[in-house]
Amino acid sequence: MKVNELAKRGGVTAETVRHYAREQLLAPQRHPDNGYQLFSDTDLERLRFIQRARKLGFSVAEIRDILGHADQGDSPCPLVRDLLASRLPQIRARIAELEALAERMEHALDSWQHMPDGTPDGHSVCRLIESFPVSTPTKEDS
Amino acid sequence: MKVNELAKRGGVTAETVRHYAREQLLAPQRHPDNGYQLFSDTDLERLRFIQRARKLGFSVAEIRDILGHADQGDSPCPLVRDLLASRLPQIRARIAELEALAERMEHALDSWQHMPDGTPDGHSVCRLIESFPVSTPTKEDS
DNA sequence: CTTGACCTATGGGTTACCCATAGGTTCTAC
DNA sequence: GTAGAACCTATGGGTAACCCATAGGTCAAG
Repeated sequence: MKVNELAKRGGVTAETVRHYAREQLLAPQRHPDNGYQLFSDTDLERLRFIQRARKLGFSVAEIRDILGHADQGDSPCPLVRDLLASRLPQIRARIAELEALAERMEHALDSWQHMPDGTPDGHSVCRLIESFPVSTPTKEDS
Repeated sequence: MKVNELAKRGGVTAETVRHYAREQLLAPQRHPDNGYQLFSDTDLERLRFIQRARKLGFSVAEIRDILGHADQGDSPCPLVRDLLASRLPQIRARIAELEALAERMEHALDSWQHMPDGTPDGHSVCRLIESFPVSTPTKEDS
């Protein structure tokens, strides 16, 4: 099957399929006459595997690695366990970061309720934003 | 002052200062002899403003806009309120996404406790990953 | 035999920087 | 006065996972 058919069957865009092929996650045959990429049912399984892995947070490069192991007959499972276990705390940290950001934003919107819009005066651009600390507040600040 | 001094006083890297200058957030004078960028105390205030705004989640492009308004004597505050108010739900959505990811990851690690590492067999790459659904599970799936 | 849908490769865009390179400048010490 | 360190410049490439535009070749149907 050609790019578009694989893409449709896998539920992704044709560009994504081409991207995976460029990134060596898929290795289609080439039609000898016209150079079209030709995918097999195995490639469809591979694509579905890639989607699952992406959903679990693996990067394209990691998936290339995982598939590479498997292609050589090695079990990629230990690698998969390790990758996932080390990625999880990073995700948790990212969530905490975004949570802190969201709270700063909410705090800002909230306290701005009672502040007027000002006109910039050469020293102040927007007191709304300037009313916030540059760095993380310490105990002394509150 | 030159790039490095502004960077140190603002607590960022020299590259970041150059980046902001390239992106028109800062408009330093140029030393007529050597072309060095020369920053004023006002630029330092501007840099501190940028940092606060970044901490509130504004993009560099948005800050350029905000500063542009202020430079023309217009109050950027309404823009600032709007941007923040519309960004917040996006951040919340992103958090929810990451939270769902973290839960998938935890669920995976958990259920993998009791699964052996397999050897790839041409149809299966890694049953660990393949034990997960491609798309969001529906009520029927559970 | 044309039209429209498909295919190809290439290169640029996204975000907020970081880094390497090559070359010019300034400062400090000897 | 000059060597070397430390600074400055501009340029271009890298990051992640694609998306999109372009130009041109291919194919199936009417």
